Amino acid sequence: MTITAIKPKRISDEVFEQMKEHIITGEWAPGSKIPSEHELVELFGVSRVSVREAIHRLVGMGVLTIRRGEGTFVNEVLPENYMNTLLPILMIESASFSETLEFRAIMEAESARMAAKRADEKDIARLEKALKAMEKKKGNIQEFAEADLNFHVAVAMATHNSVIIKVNAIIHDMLKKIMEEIVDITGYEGGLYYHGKILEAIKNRDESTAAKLMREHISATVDKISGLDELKSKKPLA
Amino acid sequence: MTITAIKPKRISDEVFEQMKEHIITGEWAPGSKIPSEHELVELFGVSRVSVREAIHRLVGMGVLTIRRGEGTFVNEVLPENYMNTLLPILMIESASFSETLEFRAIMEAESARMAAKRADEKDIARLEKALKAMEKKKGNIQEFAEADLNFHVAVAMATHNSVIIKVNAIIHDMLKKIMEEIVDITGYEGGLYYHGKILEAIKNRDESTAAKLMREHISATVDKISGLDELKSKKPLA
DNA sequence: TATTTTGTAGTTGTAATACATCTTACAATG
DNA sequence: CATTGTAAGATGTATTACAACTACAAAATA
Repeated sequence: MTITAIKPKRISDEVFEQMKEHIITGEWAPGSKIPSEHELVELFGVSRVSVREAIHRLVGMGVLTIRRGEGTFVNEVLPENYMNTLLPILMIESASFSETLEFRAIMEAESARMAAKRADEKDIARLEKALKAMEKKKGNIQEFAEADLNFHVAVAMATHNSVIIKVNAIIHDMLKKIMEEIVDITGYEGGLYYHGKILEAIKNRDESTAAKLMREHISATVDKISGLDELKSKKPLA
Repeated sequence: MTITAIKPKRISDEVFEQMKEHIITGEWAPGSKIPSEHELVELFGVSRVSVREAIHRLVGMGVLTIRRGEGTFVNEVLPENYMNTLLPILMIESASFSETLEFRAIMEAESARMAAKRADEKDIARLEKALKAMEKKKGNIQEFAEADLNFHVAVAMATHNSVIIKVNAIIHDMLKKIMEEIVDITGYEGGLYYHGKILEAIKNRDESTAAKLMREHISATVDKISGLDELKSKKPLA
């Protein structure tokens, strides 16, 4: 007889696969609530631990959302969900920080262009609020850095394109950690100046100016922090 | 005193965020082994359940791989690693593609611009080869569609920016499924015409023309297949 | 009756403990 | 020197218990 390799099977893998099938086939439809953990334990005949691990893998994939006290739900399949696959790449491929910033410059410049085209009253109001928040937070590096990112988030939202919003969020997730250092180096005025001008361009529906300013803004930032690749904190956990 | 809202926090979320930071910052490098679950329990001061749930979310995202008996490792960013997180993409059948295509238009146009700036002899050669391959495959929808995508991949490579290259790869993975339908609708000549002109612009280092042509190219495609959202099979995967 | 408050059942979140199973490394054995 | 056995360390699974949150119904109140 022939010998075939035995692959160790994890129960949670089996649960994961079966749950995936149920979602793919539509038996568990988008937006619907899946059986409770207790019910799944009964159905699969396994422990709650195994069920929960499978669920959390699906959460990581953007397929399920857990609402504590309510239940676990199948996500509507939106473009921004599959953009989750970008995260691993941008997260791990810290290949070079400068490449990520270059990518960001493109995204943000074109986001500004699109925002100038599509922003409605609500978007404008959000942008103005974000800008005012920055002015108010001048002097506090941490809060200013957060407000700065919020302005960029508001620009992304004004595009009304959920893929762009998601990609922006991923980029900002990565920048959050070092944004304070950036503010520390670049100061407050540069960001405030550009943000003000960009908002003005968006209000005026001046697409090319908005894009141009945003590109300048990012480039100026990149220039000032060009040595930041080594700056990124390498501190160990704990 | 004032009362401020308390937002419920999940410990596993906090663990997840911190682990993510460690990977983003490169403290846990690709390919390396992260601390054992027991060690993480000690470091975070939480239960093993919370640690494992955070880990499984990262597994679902394609960031970590668990090897039983050995430990848990940060994934190298290889195509095969993020490919298996594509479940959400496979489920997108029923979702709208328009936002994704809009995102693609931006990415590709700016990629073309950057390619015109940075392409070296090798890149040019790769582009020419891809273009010739398209001409040769004229008549065979399937092979032509593949060759078409290869040209765009070659443009991305000419940017010499690994983030852009990988983001392009993701977009193309998604498009592969419907690329044949696109070719079927749009025919061979349009793509060949634009690709030829784009290559010419890249050779001439004419950045703005390269970007403009690529944007036109994608827009033209989008226009022709504007009805494709309903065209895509609504059937579940499986 | 209409409204507010409270209680309760159901659900997910966390913890602690125990043991099973797998991988690796290394010592013991022949 | 090759093989086998063993121990250490890692993840996998199960069990039990309770905490925290949500939604909804029941009760109290106006």
